[in-house]
Amino acid sequence: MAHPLRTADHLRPQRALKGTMTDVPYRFDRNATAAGLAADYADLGIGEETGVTVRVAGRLMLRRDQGRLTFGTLRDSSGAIQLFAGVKWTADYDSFSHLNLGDWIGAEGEVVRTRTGELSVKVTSWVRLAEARRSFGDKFRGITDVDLRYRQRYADLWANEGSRDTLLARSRIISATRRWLEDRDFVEVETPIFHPIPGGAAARPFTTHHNALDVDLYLRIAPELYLKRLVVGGFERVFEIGRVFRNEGLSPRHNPEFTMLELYQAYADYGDMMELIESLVAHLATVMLGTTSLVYAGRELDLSTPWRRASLSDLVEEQTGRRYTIETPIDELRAAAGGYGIPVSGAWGPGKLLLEIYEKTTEAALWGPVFVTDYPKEVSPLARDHRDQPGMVERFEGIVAGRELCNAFSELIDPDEQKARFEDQARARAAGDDEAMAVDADYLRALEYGLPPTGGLGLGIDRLVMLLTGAEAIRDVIAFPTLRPEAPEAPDGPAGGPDEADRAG
RNA sequence: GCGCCUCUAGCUCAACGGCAGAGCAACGGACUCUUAAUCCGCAGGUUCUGGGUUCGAAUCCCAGGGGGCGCACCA
Repeated sequence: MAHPLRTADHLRPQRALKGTMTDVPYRFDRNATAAGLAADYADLGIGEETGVTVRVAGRLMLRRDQGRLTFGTLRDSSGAIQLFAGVKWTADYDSFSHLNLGDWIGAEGEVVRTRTGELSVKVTSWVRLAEARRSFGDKFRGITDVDLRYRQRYADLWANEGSRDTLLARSRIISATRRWLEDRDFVEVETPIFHPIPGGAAARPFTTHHNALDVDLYLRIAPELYLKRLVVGGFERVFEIGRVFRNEGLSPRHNPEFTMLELYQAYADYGDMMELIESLVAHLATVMLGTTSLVYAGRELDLSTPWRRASLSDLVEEQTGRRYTIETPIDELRAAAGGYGIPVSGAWGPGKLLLEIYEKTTEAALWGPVFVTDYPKEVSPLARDHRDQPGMVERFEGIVAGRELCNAFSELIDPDEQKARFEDQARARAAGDDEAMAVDADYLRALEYGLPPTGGLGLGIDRLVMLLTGAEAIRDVIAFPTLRPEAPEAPDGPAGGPDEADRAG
């Protein structure tokens, strides 16, 4: 954005229309949409008229003035339809032929197909529903300035059709996810966004304050601990699709607020979670793309089930040719991590070292889909001990297109063990790890009432949408991504006009 | 936080040390079947900001600001 200061002097002058169609109505009775007309009259022959009068509404995106004829392209949320106006049959023709691109209009007329074959509404009467006092950028090339696209999404959505398609796809993906889970007896719930104790993930939280209670609260970094409380309360299958907040950096793959699906299933373990999530993702790909084979970032990706399962240590060995486990002598792990350029902390145990080595050498090289299984207990304070491997837990991450798509485990249900894990985290926190978890005494109390064996899973909805829409930036799948606020001395809105007196108050 | 790149008219872009331009939009006009209509005309600028070098800076240098990408952090 070249000019943070955008004055109003480039606004179009308000244009008073001549004739009788000048009052802006409070409502408009539309009875047809662009897509509906295209479907209903697909067989209408060239030059034919239907005798059917319809009322359409939308934004005028293109205008082709021929003198005594004017063609307009009207876009509504379903698609585009041509408006066909003529001096002989259109009321206030002169004003119609001078409408600005971007104006919202409602029009009434007969459905016809022009002599050149374009399905059209032959406008007899029309009304301007709103004036566009700003233009929508280059009508052919749209808006390409990424900052402008994200800041003024309302303009981007008209200037770049792909933006709208992506957000529509997001809606369909979330809707299909809900339906799929509900069909399997999952119950959707809502849990608090204000948390007195941030928990459920390793991340720095945002802090806020409640005045009446005079307490600091945290915006949730994950809904996990509340959802498991609901399982304790008898909800055997629950899920939540909601916003979580992490006070971390921004990147093409990170937004400080993002949408997470978390679900918990009683009587299930992490193996069940693998089957569930690979089925769900394959289903969504089929719904959205008609296939489980897709191309992302120029590379083929096959989401058909079953996905590969491989242990973290095995994958590191595949990638590096060296085998590391939590049994590897710690000096050897430290040396190896240092050799990969990892700034090793003396406080790290073998589990943390192993995880760091995996993330540095292997994770980004995995294209997937693959379930990376069996993580060190040291780095997984909420996952249950592995039934066969001491020091490990039953946890997996689903890696797709080189990124973590989901994280799941057989949930830790033993309150004593959970208490010990929390205390380990608290020690790490005291030692300076500001992403370590805090002790949540109420959560321990809930576990003391009894959490049944439970499988749990968290999945990043934004990344899933990226995958299924081909978006390579998380900002493309979020309508209003987090941006640095515009300079406060640069009002650029309805109140930002040159007439300062209007703002006195 | 660090590194690299970038910022010119409302939008999309030229000019790259020598008169700041084009297309679209807007504004005025011509045109009875257009499809990014076409054509004629008019208007539009603190070249992100502030310094510096130079006879001369949009262009080169320094500092600051916005944005992008990478690293780090993370999902």
